Amino acid sequence: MTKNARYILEIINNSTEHLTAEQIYLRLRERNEKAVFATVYNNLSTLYEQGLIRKVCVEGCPDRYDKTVRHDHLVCKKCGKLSDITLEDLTEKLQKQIGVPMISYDLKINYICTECLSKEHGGDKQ
Amino acid sequence: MTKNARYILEIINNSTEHLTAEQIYLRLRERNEKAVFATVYNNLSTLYEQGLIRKVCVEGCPDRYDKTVRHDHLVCKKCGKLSDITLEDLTEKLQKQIGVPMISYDLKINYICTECLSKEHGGDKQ
DNA sequence: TATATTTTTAGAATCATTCTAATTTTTTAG
DNA sequence: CTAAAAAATTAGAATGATTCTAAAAATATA
Repeated sequence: MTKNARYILEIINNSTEHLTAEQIYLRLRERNEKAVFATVYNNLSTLYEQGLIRKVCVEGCPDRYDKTVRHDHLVCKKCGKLSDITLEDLTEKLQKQIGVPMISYDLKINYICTECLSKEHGGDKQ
Repeated sequence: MTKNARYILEIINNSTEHLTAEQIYLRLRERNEKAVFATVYNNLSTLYEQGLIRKVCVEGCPDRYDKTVRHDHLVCKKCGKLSDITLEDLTEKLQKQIGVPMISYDLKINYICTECLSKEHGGDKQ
């Protein structure tokens, strides 16, 4: 693994957010690495193929990169805000239900975040 | 609901596939509708906001549109192939685990489809 | 040290999607 | 029915994330 790959992996693993390629690029630069966008994308692709990072796509937003430690996501339907939530691990239950061997699963819960809820306070007759 | 919106909704609801905007556009044209791309996108956005259709994003592929009848998805990690699978409805269980009211959930199971499996027959020392 | 392999770079290219402003269609009000 | 307002559609430009290309640099191998 190259230095860039390692740094990028560290940035993702040490972040509590869900970083976009651009954010990762910026953080890499903060570390005085003079990497370029294509390098970030190259390394993200490689890391992803190796199964070392996850990719989360929320519509309307650029792809976000995430650690692989098992957890699920809450997605605000209004603003796209993404939060982590760790629910019961369904791997075994799901594996029993589907025939073929599964690699992993992604569970996204759609909801309206508190900010968006308060914004529409009464607006939608509710 | 306009004629275009109705047709687009029909196309999605009558399809067993997961159509992209382009495929929908092509099918709309088969019906002798002379609609244009922007119209398809406009209507898809509206239908989506109204909760009449689902949107499925598989990385590397353009967004796909899907009926709202409850079901889950199998996603091949190799080729991106998307198939429907109807697993146990987790709504209640999940709702109990998360605090806030949830709207819906999306569950994607990652696996390797049979075609991709047979292609790599032994290639990956397995 | 020379050679091959991998990574990085800069910038162009791609492609899905959105935006803009004009035009057409549909709806509403008189 | 007719005029005015509202909504939908159009064509095409614009955007923006991501990928590609080909050259340069770095790293590994012989």
